[in-house]
Amino acid sequence: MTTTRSRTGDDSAAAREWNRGRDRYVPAEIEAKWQERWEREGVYRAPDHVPGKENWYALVMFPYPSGDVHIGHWYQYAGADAHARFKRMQGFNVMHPMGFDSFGLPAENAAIASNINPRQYTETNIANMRRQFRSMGASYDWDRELETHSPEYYRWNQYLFLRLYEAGLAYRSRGFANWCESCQTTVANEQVLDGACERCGTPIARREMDQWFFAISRYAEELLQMDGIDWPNKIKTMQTNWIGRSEGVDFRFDISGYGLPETELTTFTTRIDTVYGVTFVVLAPEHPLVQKLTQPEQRDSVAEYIALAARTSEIDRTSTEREKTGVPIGAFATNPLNGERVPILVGDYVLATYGTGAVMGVPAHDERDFVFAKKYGLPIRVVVAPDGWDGSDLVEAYLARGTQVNSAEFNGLPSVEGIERIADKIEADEIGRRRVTYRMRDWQFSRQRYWGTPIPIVYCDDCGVVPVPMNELPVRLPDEAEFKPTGRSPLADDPEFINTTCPKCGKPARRETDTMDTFVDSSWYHLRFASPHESQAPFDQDAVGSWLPVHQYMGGAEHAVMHLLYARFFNKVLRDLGMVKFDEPYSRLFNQGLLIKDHQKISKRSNPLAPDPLVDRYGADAIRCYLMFLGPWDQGGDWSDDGLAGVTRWLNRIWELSGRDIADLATTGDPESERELVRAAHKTTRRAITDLERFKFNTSIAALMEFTGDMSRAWDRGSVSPAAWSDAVERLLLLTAPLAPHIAEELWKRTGHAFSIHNEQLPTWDDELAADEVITVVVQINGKVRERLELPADVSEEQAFEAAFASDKVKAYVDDTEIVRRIYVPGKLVNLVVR
RNA sequence: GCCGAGGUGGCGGAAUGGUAGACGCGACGGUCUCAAAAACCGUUGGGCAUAACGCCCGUGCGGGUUCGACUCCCGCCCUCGGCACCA
Repeated sequence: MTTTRSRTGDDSAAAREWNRGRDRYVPAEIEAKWQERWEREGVYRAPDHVPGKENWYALVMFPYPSGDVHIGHWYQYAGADAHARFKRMQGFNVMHPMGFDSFGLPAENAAIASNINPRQYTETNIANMRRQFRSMGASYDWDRELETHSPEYYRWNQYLFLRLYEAGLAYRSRGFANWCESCQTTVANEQVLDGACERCGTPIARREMDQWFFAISRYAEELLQMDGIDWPNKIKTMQTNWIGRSEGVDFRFDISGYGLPETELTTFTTRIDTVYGVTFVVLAPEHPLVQKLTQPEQRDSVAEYIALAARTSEIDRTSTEREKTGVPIGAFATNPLNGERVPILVGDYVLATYGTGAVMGVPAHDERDFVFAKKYGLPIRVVVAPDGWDGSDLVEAYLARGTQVNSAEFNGLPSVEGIERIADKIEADEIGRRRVTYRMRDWQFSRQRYWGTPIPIVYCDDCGVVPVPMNELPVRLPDEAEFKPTGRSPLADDPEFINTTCPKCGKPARRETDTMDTFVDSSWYHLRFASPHESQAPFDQDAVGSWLPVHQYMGGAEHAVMHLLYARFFNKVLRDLGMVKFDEPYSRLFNQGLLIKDHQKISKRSNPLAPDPLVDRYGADAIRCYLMFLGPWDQGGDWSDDGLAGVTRWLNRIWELSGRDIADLATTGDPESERELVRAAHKTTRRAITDLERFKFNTSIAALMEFTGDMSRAWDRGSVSPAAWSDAVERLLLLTAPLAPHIAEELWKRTGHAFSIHNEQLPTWDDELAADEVITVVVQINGKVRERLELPADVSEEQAFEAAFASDKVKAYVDDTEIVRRIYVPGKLVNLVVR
């Protein structure tokens, strides 16, 4: 079973030397050479259409140009590249693009710290990283490279912003924003971790200011829908939790006695079954009714409480450990269901941004309300009774379902039914409505920094907020600016930038000085890669049609609720604007794990590991293979230099095996040994390909390592034909090519094949040729392995038992017993249950 | 607290109901060498036993299902990741 491959009949001096075993594997001598040739000949260039080939868009999350490609990048990008190469060799027209997510804070911080221009800083870093990516031997189509800081890119951020603005999906609003004192800018909710800045760890403060938002929450319901995409469940769950859908009821209390325009106070609850147990109402400190309802005697204490709450950091305020506090505002609300007047309090455990910012207090059935009521001496009334409740006081809130009590006409109903019946009554009486709320808030995307996309908005005294006309884009970022941590965008100190004329009325006006969150850039970059040089639109419809949605997206899980959610949101908006035809941007997603070193995170400062010296010493192929051999790609790994020896030895073995002179072999092999090698070749092909498809690089490499051992033994037996040997070598090289592209290319040439191995098809396998002729059948007695029998693969059940009973070992166990059961698993085992 | 992933030799890991420890590292022994390195060959979960065949134990812990469990079920413990006053 020999595959036919084109051969050049290369007979160069180098190849002859090597064939005599004098030429050793020196990675440095071959890697750069092939990298240059691949690029010169455009081996990885992906035209939009190739006749007879299906397109495959293999996308790996593009990096921020921090300056160096570190070994963690290698871990991510080598795996992604191996998979893209694998798909290419399966016959797909593969696009594997690379670019740089080049706006962002580090460049600007470098400018502040060392007085370097952010653009220079960024572009120097990009140049270095491009070089390092080349040294990795990745199969990028560099013709499609994009950099988000270039005006050719960010003008389309501005364009898309304007399209969202027109559609009412981008808006400006005043409110409390997450402020990072260290980064001197606001950040989105998704960028706050444990109350601290995701980037620098500084506690986040609340600051009231005008901010720009994208109305992502309008898509909450559709974003929950993830059935159509093949993503890790972990990411889907994280997104579902982040969106946080809950069903409940807006329930209105009567406050008509205060002579206000507002006669009602709306609360939100998911437990309307407990509504007869309300003994107080709590408002968030920011709730507008707080000021209006506070009575004169309470004015001072309420003002003091609110001031204190404002000073409390986000970390403290959201800590579940923290004591629940509040003060009465002196006003009362009437529960329209039972006419009870209950006190209204202000408490900072109620969040202004969730639900209605007002909560009905049911101490008997909510932990927080229980603690709160105990502390302030408020009544606790049970309305959902636990099974067998004797009417005594609760020692803690009862949260589970039960039977309605103290609930007027609903008494005796199971509370699950109570929820529905009470909601029905409330809707019928028009004192409330069922409603779905989401935890996710709108995406706050304006940043008070320089190194980002300027928001194309002009403020005019007469016309107000005026969008910059599309034909005036891009609003360019000025090259020079004063970089100081002032808490305002450096653009605000640049009169040339700020001062403009109103596009509507022509009078002097001021530009918006905030820039966009860099996650805007990455929300649609996958579309730009389809037509990166398009100058009339963000992307070309035809090109997008032929490449998108992304067939395989690869990257880290740290973006689960940021980039991956924003990109889905953008896609749905663009679809609704008629710009794309598909519902989801990324059809399949694979998350690689994190590479660590010595059980610690690899970091430039504390635990560095630079790839360049490793490449010099071991070669890119060895490092790629080692990283992929460490363990399953999705689980991450722990780097240690020791392990490199194994893959290095293996690559040397491939080199040496490929170089053996087939003239040393007899022209015909011994059928038995030959069959052995052919079987190994087909088995290996099957294993390696199946595992590569599923990103199981580690077991794929293990299979190939075993195969080199099989080949070596077959040769030593001296009984394989040149044809079988050459086929084995071809298979070995083709299957190794996605993993170790340089050595595979070099040996492909030296074994007389035409450039390039990376344009070849992977070998196929034949299950019949891969099948064993002799199998090991295990004999178990009462489930314990007692004997192993070598039997023909097509052994029948009857024959298997016969063979088992013929064994002396088995006899010894079976004699003087009664066989109560016989189990036969074809090709695997027999199990005798004896008594 | 809630959600998710995981726990297997000295180490990285393999096996998703059927021979536990593939493959690799390391270690030990050997070949080659004046020597060392490299390379190659062999051994390598623990215990007992041995002239040999073997036998017992073993996949975080405790139960269960099954002829048979690393794998499935129930209850815990631990590690890592995410979310967390969301009414």
